[in-house]
Amino acid sequence: METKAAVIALAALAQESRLAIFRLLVQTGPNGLAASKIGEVLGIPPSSLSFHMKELSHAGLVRSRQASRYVIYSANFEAMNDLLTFLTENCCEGRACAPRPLCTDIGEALE
Amino acid sequence: METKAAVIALAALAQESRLAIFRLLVQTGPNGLAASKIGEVLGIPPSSLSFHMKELSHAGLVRSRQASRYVIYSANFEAMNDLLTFLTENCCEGRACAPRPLCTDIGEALE
DNA sequence: TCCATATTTCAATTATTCACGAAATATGGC
DNA sequence: GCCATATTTCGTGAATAATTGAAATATGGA
Repeated sequence: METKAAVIALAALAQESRLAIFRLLVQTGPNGLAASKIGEVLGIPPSSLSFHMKELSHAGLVRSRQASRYVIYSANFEAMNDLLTFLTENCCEGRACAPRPLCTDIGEALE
Repeated sequence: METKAAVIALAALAQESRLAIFRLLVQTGPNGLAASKIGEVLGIPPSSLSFHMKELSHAGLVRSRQASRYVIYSANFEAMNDLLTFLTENCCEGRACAPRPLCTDIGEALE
C-alpha cells in the first residue's frame, strides 16, 4: 500500500458517521447490509449516507453490489488489513513485535 | 476506546506529513526522535512540523519529552494498538477472525 | 404503464484544515 | 549576559469537507 492510498483511507474513516458505518460493516461481515438498512440503523439521511458511502467506496474500504432495488455494502477486509499493516510496518525496527495476523474471514462471502 | 477518540486519531493520521511522521516514529521505536531530526528527515519546515506534532500529540498518538534543548517525540504504541483494535472489534460477528496480537515493544523504552 | 421504494445528484451554506514566513519564546554553552 | 540553536505562536490566504432538502434517476411489482 502506498502513502496516498493510506491517507485517503484514513480520511474516509476520520469522520464520525463513516467510522460508524465502517465498523457496522466490519461487524456485519462479508454479507453486508443494504444502504437503506445502514441509514436506518445509524440514523443518517439518504443524501448524507450516499455522500459518505461514496467516500468509503472511493477509499476502497467498502464494496457494493446491486441486489434488486438495493445496494448492498460490505467492508473490504483486504483493504482494512492492508491499512493496518501499513501503519505498523517495520514497527520498532523489527524488534520484539509479533507479526499481526489478519482477518481471515475474507472469501467466505456467503451471500 | 471511544468513537470520538478514534475519529481524532484517524484525522491526525489522515494527512500526508503526519502519516509520514507517525510511521517514522513507529519504525524508530520507543527511543523516539528529536523534532528537528524529524523535520530534517522529512523535509518539513519548523512551523509546519510544530503544527503537525501538536495534532499528533493531541490525538494521543505520540508522546514527547524534553531532553536538553530538544523535544523528543516517540510513537504511543498503546494508542496505536487501541486504534487498530477499535477498527477490527467484533469483526465478522466473531467468526473465524484470529485475535490480533499487539506491538509488544511497549515499555522497553531504553533511552 | 404507473406507482412505490431505493439511491444518487445538485446546490448552497457553513466550517474546518493546511501551509509557512516572520516573530516570539526557550535552552544551553561560553 | 550573549549567542546560536530548537521550538512554538501568530497571521493570512487557499483549499477541502460536511450537511441536507429538493429534484432527478433507477428498479421491481401490480
